[in-house]
Amino acid sequence: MSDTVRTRFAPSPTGYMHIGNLRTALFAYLFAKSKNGKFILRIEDTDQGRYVEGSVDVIYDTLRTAGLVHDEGPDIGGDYGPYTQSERKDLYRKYALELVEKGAAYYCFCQKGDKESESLEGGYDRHCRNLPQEEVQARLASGEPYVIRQRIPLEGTTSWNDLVYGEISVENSTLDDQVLLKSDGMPTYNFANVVDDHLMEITHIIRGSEYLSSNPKYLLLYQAFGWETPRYIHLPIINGRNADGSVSKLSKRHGAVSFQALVEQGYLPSGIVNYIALLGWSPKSEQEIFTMDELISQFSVEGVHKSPAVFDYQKLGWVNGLHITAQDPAVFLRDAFPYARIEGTFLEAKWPKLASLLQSRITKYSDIPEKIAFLFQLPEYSLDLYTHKKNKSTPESSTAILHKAITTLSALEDWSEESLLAAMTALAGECGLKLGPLTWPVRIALSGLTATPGGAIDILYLLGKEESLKRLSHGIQLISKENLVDEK
RNA sequence: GGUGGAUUCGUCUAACGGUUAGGACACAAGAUUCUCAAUCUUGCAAUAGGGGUUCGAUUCCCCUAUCCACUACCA
Repeated sequence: MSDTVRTRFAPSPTGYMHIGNLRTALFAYLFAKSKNGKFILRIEDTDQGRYVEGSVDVIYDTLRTAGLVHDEGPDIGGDYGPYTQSERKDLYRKYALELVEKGAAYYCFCQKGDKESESLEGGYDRHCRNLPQEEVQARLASGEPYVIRQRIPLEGTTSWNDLVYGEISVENSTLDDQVLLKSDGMPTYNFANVVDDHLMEITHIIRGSEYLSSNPKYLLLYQAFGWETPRYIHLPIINGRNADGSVSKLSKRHGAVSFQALVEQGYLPSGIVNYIALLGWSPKSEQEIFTMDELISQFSVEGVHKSPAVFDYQKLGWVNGLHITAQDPAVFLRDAFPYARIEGTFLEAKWPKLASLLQSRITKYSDIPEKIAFLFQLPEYSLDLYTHKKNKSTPESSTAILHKAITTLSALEDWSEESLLAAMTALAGECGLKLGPLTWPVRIALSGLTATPGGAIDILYLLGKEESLKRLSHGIQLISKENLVDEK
């Protein structure tokens, strides 16, 4: 076996890329790269029934977008190909037969689900384990369908030292005589995995902790073949939070759990990768925001946890928000634009300004429409908004300010940001006010919201002269109308 | 049921026998800002329970509880 660290990611083409899978891929990638090793992609498509058209492309797309570049794989080749299991079919048969010869596996003619004399505990009853040689030959010759099962030793224990979970040992007597080769001639995952990992000289098996229980069976296979066993790194699973507050394995009901769904919502691949790296691993420092290169240089198995983590959209949002803020403004301008849905509207020309206001205020691109909706249509709002203690604002004081603002702004020729700021600052001076108290009612009248991306000056600019004046007048009308009602 | 695993603030986590149990998200308060966001400051909040071992346990051992995984001719 070579000294180079070799890890693999071995997904099945069964649809979208689950976040849990991506995390496994990420850790396998980080481990390999942190050791200057190779990261291999292998497609495990031994189950014809579950194959989903196009999902291999989803895998390629996801890895590429996430920045997990594989060194060997079906699309780029390598010295250990083919990298798609269905293309290796004959190989598995050969190795299965080798095990039969060695007495570590046997033919089984029981039908699927045939459990007549089975023990109550479930699992296979080993009905065919000791069939006479002649009977086996005869039934094979007659063309009877069969599978090949692993002959698990009845006694002894199997143990290994997991790099994350430590020493684990299991009584062989609790293990099942699992199927290695299915009646359709395809290997089971359990078998193909072992054979391929050996042939591809994988040095470190990195996968989810759901495989912890079956690992002894894999170890027994390595032993039966006389192969050197790889090191094992099992990863804790990722849970999701249910509506009722309980926790269960991350699934669709927890929201978007596929990488592409998150990307479609406008989470940045770098943000997603950053966040999921923190699920089940922690760095030695207290750093939380990472680039891929930083993850590679700081990753180490000692930081991998045993206990499961809950996927938290809130923290993902925080991490992603920082990634968005850190983006090159030009990139943000380009990538966030489609999400804003302002093409062909009056705002399109003002997108650079709008984008600069939004970049530090959103958690994901899809937050944008909601944040700018008020620019298209003034929401109905309560007059209470004009009351603001700190700015000493009341509906009455607001009316006066709005009138002055209208007068000033109507006369303004140059509707640029600089000009608007100058005009409003001057007006504030005339009124003996600071800018804040002056702009509060203006902003309310313009937006109908307590919180907006950008201040009154920004909104005036974005809205344009005509619409701005309209909204300011509307504000005055609202206040006076309300006061009339009060007087009745 | 059997087997394996896990258990520190609500959440992500630090601590590898000795700390006032630290950081982050969220939440709250304050500073700042033309509002909000960003930023800074502060606050709130945890070792599942019970036994041991030890001068001393979050940390080591045992029991209990709870949760999870596996127990397919799925991967």
